[in-house]
Order: sequence, then structure tokens, then C-alpha cells
Amino acid sequence: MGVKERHERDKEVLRARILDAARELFVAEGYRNVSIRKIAEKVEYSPAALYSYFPSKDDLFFALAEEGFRKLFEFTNDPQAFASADPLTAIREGFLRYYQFSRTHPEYFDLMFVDRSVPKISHEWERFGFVEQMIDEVRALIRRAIDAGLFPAETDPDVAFHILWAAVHGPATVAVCDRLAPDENPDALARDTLEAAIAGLRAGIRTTFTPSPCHPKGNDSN
Amino acid sequence: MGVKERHERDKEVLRARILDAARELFVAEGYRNVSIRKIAEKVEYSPAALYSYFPSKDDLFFALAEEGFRKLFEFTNDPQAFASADPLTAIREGFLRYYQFSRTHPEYFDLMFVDRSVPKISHEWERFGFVEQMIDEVRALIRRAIDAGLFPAETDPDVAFHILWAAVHGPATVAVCDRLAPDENPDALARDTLEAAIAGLRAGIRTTFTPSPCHPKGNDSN
DNA sequence: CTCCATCGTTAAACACTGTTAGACTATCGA
DNA sequence: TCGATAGTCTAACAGTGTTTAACGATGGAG
Repeated sequence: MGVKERHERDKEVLRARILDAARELFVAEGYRNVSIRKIAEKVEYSPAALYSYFPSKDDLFFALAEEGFRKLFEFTNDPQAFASADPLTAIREGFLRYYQFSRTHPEYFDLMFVDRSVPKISHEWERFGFVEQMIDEVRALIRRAIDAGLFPAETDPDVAFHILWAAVHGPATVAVCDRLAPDENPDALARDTLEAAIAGLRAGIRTTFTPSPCHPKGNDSN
Repeated sequence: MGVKERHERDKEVLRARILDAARELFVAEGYRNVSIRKIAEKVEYSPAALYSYFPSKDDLFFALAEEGFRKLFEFTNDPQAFASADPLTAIREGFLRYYQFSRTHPEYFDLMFVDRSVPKISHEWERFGFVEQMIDEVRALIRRAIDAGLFPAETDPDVAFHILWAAVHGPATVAVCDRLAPDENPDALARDTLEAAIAGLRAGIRTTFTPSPCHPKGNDSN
């Protein structure tokens, strides 16, 4: 009876080893330079063997992207900063951490947010439940800031979240994609753009982004 | 005497035909799905022949990226809107056009700003002189807004430009990279983020981005 | 204990990719 | 007319993701 279970455990172990090998290779050499054959060699199996663990290369890297979101969660989640400090400082800190993540783990960031050959991500947000949790925490933080009078009362937390996210995501992508001139500093740009977005929200703007319902995902409105 | 010139003209013609074929394929099927062989078949030459016109595939797509910047220039440059309207409207309009370009020509935008396998772009900004001209016009526009009292007097036009650019570049990349949930509207996000950045600049923020000298590119500080 | 089925693994192949070496040929200047 | 040169070709190299068919070990049933 326990035999099948042992086998399943073994499979799980090898699956993890494959993922480890893939991760090691891709953080070192970048996503594009990792081939199934290299991973196979690293785990000392034939290339074909990997296909009984991951249906395709994309699925393998999709798993790594999921790992990346977990990493991002840990990276940005500082309960201390979130709870104690004044909401605005916490918000600033949180979004700057998002940006800093893109600098510390550019390969993960690439996989999670820019690579176009891992397109399934946007259509499988439901699978990243903890991402929604993550966003919820930030929305709560923004709500606190509204309640404290730091943002206008009519501010929609979800809209504000997306604006602040976009404000740091811009500099993050130009940095990851290496599209800044050598003498331009992306870190400063991230700080400034975030600062401008925060100040803009505080000043109050008319927004057009669709406020999402309580559980924003799962609408069938296309 | 005229023979050599005729030959050079012929070469130029074929070079253009290759570029045409490459463009047609890549706007239709995306950069990653275009192979040298497919281009060669379309122009009815052997794959090897292309290599006497473009040293590598990257160089070919670098040429297309250059074309893209020219397209972007035309797309955003509306002298009428720039000159007549009030500076703030013109600025809004200009940056929204940048965003709209990313939606209308996602493949070009990908090549120009997100694809990591065309990395030479950031190190060859000098070659895109018209880009600098383009930016200069926007900086002049911002200066006009400052003079009109629409932005604080201490605003640095170059810093403001980069902030506004980042504000629309964020939504542009999430849209191009397809990282928004199906029910989230990138267009609205672009408008809102830009609006927030403009309002933030108007409110006045302390910035840290390095103001660039008169001709910002060409420093040897790195 | 034997037999069979099943499962994990494999080598080999398929259909691609970018790129290059070497042969061929047509054209041009002397 | 004779090289030289420039342009193009075929064929190959080294690599890619993926699939197919065969192999061997292992576990359960009779």
C-alpha cells in the first residue's frame, strides 16, 4: 500500500530537483539561455524525462514564476512597517520594495511581468491567491490613509493601488529591459514617479479606471 | 562608372525588400515567430543571402526598432496640438499618444522598449538623434507650462519628462506584456496614472532624479 | 513463483532555429 | 580574353523544444 505513496514522494522530490536546477540556471544565465537539455544534464536525466514532470518548458517556467510571486510576497511584506508607521510611509515603503524586487531579482521579474512567452499568467491570476491577498493588504493600507485624511475621501483604494503600482512598474520595466541611457538612474526615477503619483492622489484627480467589486477577479465581462 | 552605383542601388532595394518582409511577418506574427528562413522565403532568396545585408538577426530587428522610433515620432508629433493648445493639454495629449502607440503597434513597442534580446538599443541612443529631438520638444513644452505657472518654478523639465514618461510607460508595458486581469482596462489606467503624475508635479515634489546637462547623452561617467 | 501490466526512463528522431564554410557563377576592369 | 570580385547558393554545424517507440525494472494477480 505504501509503495505507491513512496513513488509519489520520489516523483515530488525529482520534480523539486528539476525546479531547483532550472532556477539555478536561469538566475545565473537568464531565462533565454536555459534549455531543457541543460536542466536535464544538471539533474542527470534525459531531456525526455522532464516531460513527465512538466508538460512543456513554459509550464516549468510558469512554476518558477509562481515561485517568484511568493518571493515578491516575502520581499514586500514587512508587517512591522505596514502596521506601525504612518500609512503614507508604509505605502511608499511597500511600493519601493516592489521596485527594489525588480532590481534584486530581475530574472524573476522578467518572468513574472515582462516575458511574453509566458502568457498564461494573466489568464491564471486566480491560481495566485496569495497575490490577491497581497493586494488586499495594500488596499487596506490605502483605506487607512483615506480614513486618516491623507488621501481624499472619494479615493477608490483599488484605483489608487493600480496607479501607484503602474508608477513603480514603469521604472522597474525600463530598468529590467535596460532601456535607460547609461547616465540615467532608474532608482531615482522610481522614487520620483512614485512621489508624483502619491502627491497627485493626495491632490485629488478624476479617475476612469473601473473600480473592481469586492473580489475583483472572476468577472465574465471580458 | 555608373555600374557600381546601379549595383549599390540594387543592394539598397533588396535590403529594403528584406526589411519589408521582416516587418510584415513580425507585425503579423510577433517578433519571436519570425525566422531568417521565413524572411528568406518571402523575398525568394536563400537564408544565407540575408547575411550580406544584415550581419545578424538582431541587427535586422535593430533596424526595425529604428523604424519604430521614427513611427513613434510621427505618431506623437502633432504640431497643431503642441503649439496652439494650452501646455498642459498638449502634454497630456502627447503622453497619451505615446501610450496609444504601444496599443496600436504592440510589436514595435515590444522591440523598442521591452524585448531583452535587442539590448544594443540602450547603448546606442546616440544613433537615434530624432529621439533626442522628440524629447527636446516635450521638454520645451514642459518649460512653457512652468513659465505659465502650471508647474512649480523649481520643476526640472528633464526630471518632469521622465516622470511623465514612466507614468504612461508602466501601463503600456503591462498592456503589451498582457499582465492585466481580463476585466482591467489598461487605457483607463494609463489616463489615471498620467493624471496623477501631472497633478503630483503641479502640487510640487522633492525629486532625486539627476537633472541632465544641456545635451544629456554622451557622458562618459560610466 | 511466474506472468503480465504498468510506469519511469531512454536513445533516437523530427522539425525547427541562427549562422557559417565552401563552392559556384555571373559580372566587371584590365 | 583573363583573372578578380561580389553575390548567391547548397550543405552543414550546433543548437533548440518536443515526440515516438522501445526497454527494463518493479509490483500485483493468479
